[in-house]
Amino acid sequence: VRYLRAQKKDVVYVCGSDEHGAAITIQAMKEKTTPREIVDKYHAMLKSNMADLGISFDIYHRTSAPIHHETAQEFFTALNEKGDLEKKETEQFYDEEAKTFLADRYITGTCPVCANESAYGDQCEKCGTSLSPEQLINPRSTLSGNTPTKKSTTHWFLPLNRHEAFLRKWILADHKDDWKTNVVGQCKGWIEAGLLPRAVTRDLDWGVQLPPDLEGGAGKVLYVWFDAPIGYISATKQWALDNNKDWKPYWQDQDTKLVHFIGKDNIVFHCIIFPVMLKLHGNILPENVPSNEFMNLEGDKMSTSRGWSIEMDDYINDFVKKENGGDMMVDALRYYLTAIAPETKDSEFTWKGFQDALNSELVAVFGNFVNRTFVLMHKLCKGKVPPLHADLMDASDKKMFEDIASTKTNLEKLIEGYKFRDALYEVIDLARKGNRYMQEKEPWIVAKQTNENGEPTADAQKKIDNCLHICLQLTANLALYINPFLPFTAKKMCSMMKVVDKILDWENAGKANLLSVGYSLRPPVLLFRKLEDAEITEQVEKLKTKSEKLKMEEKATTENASSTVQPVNDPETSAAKPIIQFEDFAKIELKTGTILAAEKVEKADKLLKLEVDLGTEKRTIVSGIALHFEPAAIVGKQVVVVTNLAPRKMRGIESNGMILMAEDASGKLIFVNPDEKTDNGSGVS
RNA sequence: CGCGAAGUAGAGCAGCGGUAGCUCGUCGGGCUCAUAACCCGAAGGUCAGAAGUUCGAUCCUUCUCUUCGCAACCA
Repeated sequence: VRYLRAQKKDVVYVCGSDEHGAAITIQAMKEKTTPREIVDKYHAMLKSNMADLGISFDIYHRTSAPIHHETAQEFFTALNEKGDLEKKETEQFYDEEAKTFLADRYITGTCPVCANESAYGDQCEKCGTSLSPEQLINPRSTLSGNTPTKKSTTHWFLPLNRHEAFLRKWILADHKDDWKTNVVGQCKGWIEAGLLPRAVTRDLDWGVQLPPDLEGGAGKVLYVWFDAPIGYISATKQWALDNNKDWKPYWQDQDTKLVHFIGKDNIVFHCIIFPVMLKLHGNILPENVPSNEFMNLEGDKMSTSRGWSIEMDDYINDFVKKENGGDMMVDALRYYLTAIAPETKDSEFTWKGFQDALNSELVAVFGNFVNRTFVLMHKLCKGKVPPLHADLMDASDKKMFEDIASTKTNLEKLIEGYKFRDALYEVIDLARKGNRYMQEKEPWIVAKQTNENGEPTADAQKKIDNCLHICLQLTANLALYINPFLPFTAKKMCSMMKVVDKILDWENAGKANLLSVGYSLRPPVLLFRKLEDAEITEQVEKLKTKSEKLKMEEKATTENASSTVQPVNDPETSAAKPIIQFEDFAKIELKTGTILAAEKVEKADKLLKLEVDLGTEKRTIVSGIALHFEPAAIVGKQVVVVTNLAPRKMRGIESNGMILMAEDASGKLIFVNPDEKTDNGSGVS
């Protein structure tokens, strides 16, 4: 965007908070507050953090804004009135107490396949079978613990199946070559699999209400995936209002280019669903969706809930707002994140990597070049831009000018091809060439050819002039080239050169006369500082402590919740089962046994085939614990086995019994076994 | 077990039919204006594994393994 702005292109950079996700209502319940308060808090924080990090959105909007609700409703109405939506009645599970329809995930019950009692309505985690809520034995709502009832409800659907031909042509033919392979590949998979109508509405109260005059629309909201992308349009509208512009051309003119920058988990929404919506509504389609892969952190996936993340706020407080920080630390982060952006595959953020990139590329190559140029210029050219003596120019001088000019076209090609990582490298490489050039010219040596006054001879001075003239013109170009990536650095360089920001306009790129001869420049300030070892070890420690602490808290709260007599309502502990009589318990035969052998079951992620010694007999038991234990590690373990459970075939192997396991809040499984070793086959009661 | 992407030197990545390359890091030497750049040299790779196509494969085909994402109304 900064590159386009430097080219004086008419560009609007829009982003916003999606505030209607299901996670928000759940978070609100947890924090015992309203969804409104949650979104207000996070929106304000995100907005200011991104501004601090130099992300120059023209508007950072939010989907809870009235203008968005109007826009989304209008969008829905337009499609509905044209007959582009289908209205269908379906039966869904309903929780009478919580007065809400239940998503499959919010229903648990006994798995019909493996008898696991806490299978979800969409899948049994234990045996991996895909389920529908109807198949569950004894379904329960995780919200109230009650048995859900069936209730019919009407919803509007977006019939994606009607648009298969369009998507096939638009993506698989027209954009086969200019979109990234992972994007086209994923879309292809979706289209080949057959597209289905997708529900557009939900029975909830948090979200964009359906248009008030719509029959049957009461108590329903637009499904988030439908309303959220429309947020791009409403954000544009708001921006237009604020700036006295017309929003329409940006979404309707055929020569407008719409580009979505997203992560790989969002491809289907931005390449299939939203484009269908846009087409139906008469809007332009995205020109490209350069989706990135994922960035991991210090060897593990990022996860806010697990505390394995670096929050913008923390980075800002720990580095930017420190005395030795400031904008330079913003650019340092921007540099590293661009340099390791997961453009073609997943990448990894490490603090050590950050330190290396900053210290040996930004400081040592880029910052150092600018600094030595300025220092020498002040030392050998009296602080003024020296003249260029054309008659003395040699091949390497000319080559330097050529490199400055060719960087421009290289950058254009790379940036316009969304190869930001390579583009940034190109800029650093130009600085590297500058270092090499200066080394070759060694003006500090040339300056030693002095006359009787101890000053450099006229000839020597001319050589020095040429070298530093070129280095200074290069510095000006570096400011221009680095500007799209590191805007604060570019600004600082402008101030050192005593030039206005206008010099950063792209039309100036590659020019050899950005600084005029005789112009006096300021003394240098360091563009970046090095990151010390102590700082990064501190951050790594901080990360570890944070995730440990969260783990402990999680544990503590669930332990609390289960020790206090918690009736229902808490989805985590809703497993409160009805009271049973002793006779019921006596039906279960439990015995101790020792695992003799364990092996993975073919073609099943979660199953282990176990050979268990029960004293009088040996049995084969198939258990869904493969994700938690290595087969070799559990051989010899003593366990408690339900021995009179009806045999069941799993993946073709008959299982005769069930191993007892405890499961903690995080889903970790722990063996239940006797405190001391006992004889195999001992009864348990 | 369905679909998509990826697996190349210690790290991060390029290459995608013809002697395996870049940046950083490591080791040795030179030079010094500078936040130690630059130059010279070295170590380090059965290009995930197996089979096939080919005169020749990191690159094409098939299979296997590993990782990530999607799918199961989480968007």
